[in-house]
Amino acid sequence: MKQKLEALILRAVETLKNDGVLAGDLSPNIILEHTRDPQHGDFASNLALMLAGPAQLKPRQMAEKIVAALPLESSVLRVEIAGPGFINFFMNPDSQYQIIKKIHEEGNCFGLSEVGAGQKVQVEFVSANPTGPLHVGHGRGATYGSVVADLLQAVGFEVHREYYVNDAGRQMDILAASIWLRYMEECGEVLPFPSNGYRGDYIREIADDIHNTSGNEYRRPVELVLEDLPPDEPLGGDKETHIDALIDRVKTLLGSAAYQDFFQIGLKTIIRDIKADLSEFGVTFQTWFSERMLMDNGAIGQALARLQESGYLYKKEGATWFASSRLGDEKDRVVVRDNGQSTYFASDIAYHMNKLDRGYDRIINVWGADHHGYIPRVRAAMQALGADESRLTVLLVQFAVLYRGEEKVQMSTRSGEFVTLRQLRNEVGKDAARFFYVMRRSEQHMDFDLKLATEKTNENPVYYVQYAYARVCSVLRQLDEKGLSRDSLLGMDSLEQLKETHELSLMGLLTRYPEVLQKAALNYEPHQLINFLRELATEFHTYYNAHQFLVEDTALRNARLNLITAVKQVLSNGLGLLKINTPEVM
RNA sequence: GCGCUUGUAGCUCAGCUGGAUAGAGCAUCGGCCUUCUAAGCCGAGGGUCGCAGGUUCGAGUCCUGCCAAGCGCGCCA
Repeated sequence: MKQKLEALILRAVETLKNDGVLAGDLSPNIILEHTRDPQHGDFASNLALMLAGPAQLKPRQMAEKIVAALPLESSVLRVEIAGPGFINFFMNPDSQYQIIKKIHEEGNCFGLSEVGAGQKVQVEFVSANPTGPLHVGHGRGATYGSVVADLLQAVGFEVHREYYVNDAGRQMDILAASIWLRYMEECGEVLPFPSNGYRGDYIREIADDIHNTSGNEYRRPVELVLEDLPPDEPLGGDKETHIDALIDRVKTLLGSAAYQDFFQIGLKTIIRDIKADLSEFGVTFQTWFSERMLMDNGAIGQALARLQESGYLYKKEGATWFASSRLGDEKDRVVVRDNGQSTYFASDIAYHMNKLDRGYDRIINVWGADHHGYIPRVRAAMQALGADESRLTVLLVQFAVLYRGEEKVQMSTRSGEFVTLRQLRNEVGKDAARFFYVMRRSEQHMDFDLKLATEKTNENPVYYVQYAYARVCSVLRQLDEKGLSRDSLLGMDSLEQLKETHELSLMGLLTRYPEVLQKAALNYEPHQLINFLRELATEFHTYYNAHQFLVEDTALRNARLNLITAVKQVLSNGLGLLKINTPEVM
């Protein structure tokens, strides 16, 4: 409908060019928008306001010329010039009715499109360190990333979802050491726990499992553990120095093989937990990409070699640096430390090279907003690798600040004082959690009030939308109870009976759904879909209160039933895309 | 100090990429259930769009400068 109008306007512009009213080289960007006010018709264009300047005419005169040049078309009822020079289009209601037929024909596919044209997109999201269960902060990135991926797929992109597992590096060593220390406690030993260690209960559970299967096999004398260790922070020392020394000690005492056992068991247990957690939350991945794999298969070396070839590496103070400042970064970055170990950034360069080599047209990283300072160096790396860095899009997700009523909830992974995603799901349910997480723009700081979300009151907007769906289902059940029949074909032939304002605006909304999907997908803005569904639910509830659907008049009844089942279909499609349930009874 | 993000009704947030009288939910107040589910609907009040300039037919939206909040500025990940 919209595209048809745009074509008409384009032809009018061509006509005016031929008539010499407009310069031939002018190629105006035709903006046609749905009106907010029905008095302004169904669509409005500001074209005359844009072209008045170049054509040296007053806006309203320009508008008159455009309207005069506009080809006649039966679906356009009339055209008006209004305000400073807007052109308002009033559509023939007959054309509106088509949307109901279209929705019934296309069913679950209504709204899907091919604007993505099969382009390959990789979306990397969550990628939380596997050092503990996901907390509510990760929940937002998980929901946002998965919905963005699903939206892109819905509009015709070929999407690959990926979780980057940071299974290398110091944090993992701290995890392994933490598990072993708890294991020692399981063996009956008493020893201090480092202030920097992971304190969560899940650490004890893992240690307990190991002790149950392996007994005291990994037990070592406490004196040897503590001998000559630099003091921890509470004792006036440095916590980082302390824990690094402790890790080295654990490695020595256990030996490399046994240490790896602890490391691997910890990693596998936590990954398994995260996977299950996300899966229950409706978030799945095609690939869990291991950072260690990049180290083991030489990918990091290859990436650094490519940077070397292009002349972006140099040595300084024993370390190897990447000259990222030559490509827009604030300063140069170390890729290989003076102790010979590559940095996390080096892994990430290799990871992005891997993504590029896999041939994605578009690479999307969903990151926590605290990582924004990291973006310029990754872009620099992509350029240095000879890639078009515009293929990379980084989407930042602000943290959700948790409240319980007025009280802010403090969180720290290491101290174990955090609300897990699983706890949140148990408290408020998957539907409400997902809905809340993507209800707001991702860059917007979000206050997540646990108390409010826990109370299952009608303040929870997800119920509002689900209730609209359940109401349609309820009407259909009533049909049987009242002994009335439904004749879908008769309804389709009687659509012109739908003349009420509520009915017309409801149809107008339904028409917009495919456009909303596209816009939400291409702008990476799931909240636009949420807003649309809320609006559709509102329109429906209003209609429900204003008119009876199950009326005696067979033609009208069936026409209305076709309309509200179309609403049901679109609610189902939208909520389905968000992986939110559509209960038939509430 | 530099950089990124944010600032819209009492609170939480939209605002369709520069359009017509800035919207919604919650909260407050007043109405609507013998009729398809009241987890609903109708109505009222509530605004210096952080502040000050600028760009143009037109600015919450764009540019500049301030103010405030959050985050980031490691040979951590």
